[in-house]
Amino acid sequence: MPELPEVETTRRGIEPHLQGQRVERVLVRNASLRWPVPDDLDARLSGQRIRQVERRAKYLLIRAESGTLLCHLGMSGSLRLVDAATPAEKHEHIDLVLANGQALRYTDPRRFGCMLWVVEGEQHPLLATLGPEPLSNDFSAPYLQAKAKGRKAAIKPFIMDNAVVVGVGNIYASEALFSAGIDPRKAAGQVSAAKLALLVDEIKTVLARAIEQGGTTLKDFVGGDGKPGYFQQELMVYGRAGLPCHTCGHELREVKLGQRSSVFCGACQR
DNA sequence: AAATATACCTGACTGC
DNA sequence: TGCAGTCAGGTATATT
Repeated sequence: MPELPEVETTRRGIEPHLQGQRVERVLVRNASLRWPVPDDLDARLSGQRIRQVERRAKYLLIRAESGTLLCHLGMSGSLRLVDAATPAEKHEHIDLVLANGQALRYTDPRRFGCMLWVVEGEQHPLLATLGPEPLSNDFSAPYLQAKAKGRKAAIKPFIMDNAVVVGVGNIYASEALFSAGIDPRKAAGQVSAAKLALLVDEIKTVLARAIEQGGTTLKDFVGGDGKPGYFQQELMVYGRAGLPCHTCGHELREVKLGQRSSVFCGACQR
């Protein structure tokens, strides 16, 4: 599932191929994503040049001349460049056909993603309430300490809350909490200031390392499968319930927090 | 206001 | 072999 590092890797992979290119047309084979793909998308975007590709949280913002294509990969989505003549397979729902004969192809088997149009100068409601970017200076120890104050929600769902900090999904939340030695069940307001500061560092570290690996081990965004090097990094707890902790050997436990499975070490995380 | 539950969807896996 | 059932998971939204 694309987490923030995969989205950033995708951004870096596709931007060089899109920048300055003119969109010839938009081919929508299946418009039923999380929200319907606007039926006037082709009319809105065709003929325009793509200026740049940005990222906000796990959203990709493909900036064109009169507006922005707002794209989310959901859990199973991916984007890659193909020759526009390449026949589309089952879950390849959308093509941004470029004037140079290539196409940016959107694939999403589970259709949890979205592809929306935002008119230039407007802000989409989806982006309005997002918290700070985890790798920015706005996401700091003082910020998280203030935000956590008095909060009774468990720390894991708390840091997965997009209003607190964006882009921290189940995998990286689990891994960062392990690295910081924090019990994922502990109320956010009860975690010490020192541990919250450590958590901020660990979130930044785990995400930055994953992006770095994405840049090296990565995938082929042109012609290839377009799948970033998902989860190349060694996972300490995620998906390892019942197995021994890599640090102390204690058997890793699994609990549900906010409907999400959470694996942790009862000895290392307190 | 905050916490919790629900819905969306389908591939992968489990058990019969 | 095949079928039915379960689960995962990001995030908006509804409900308590």
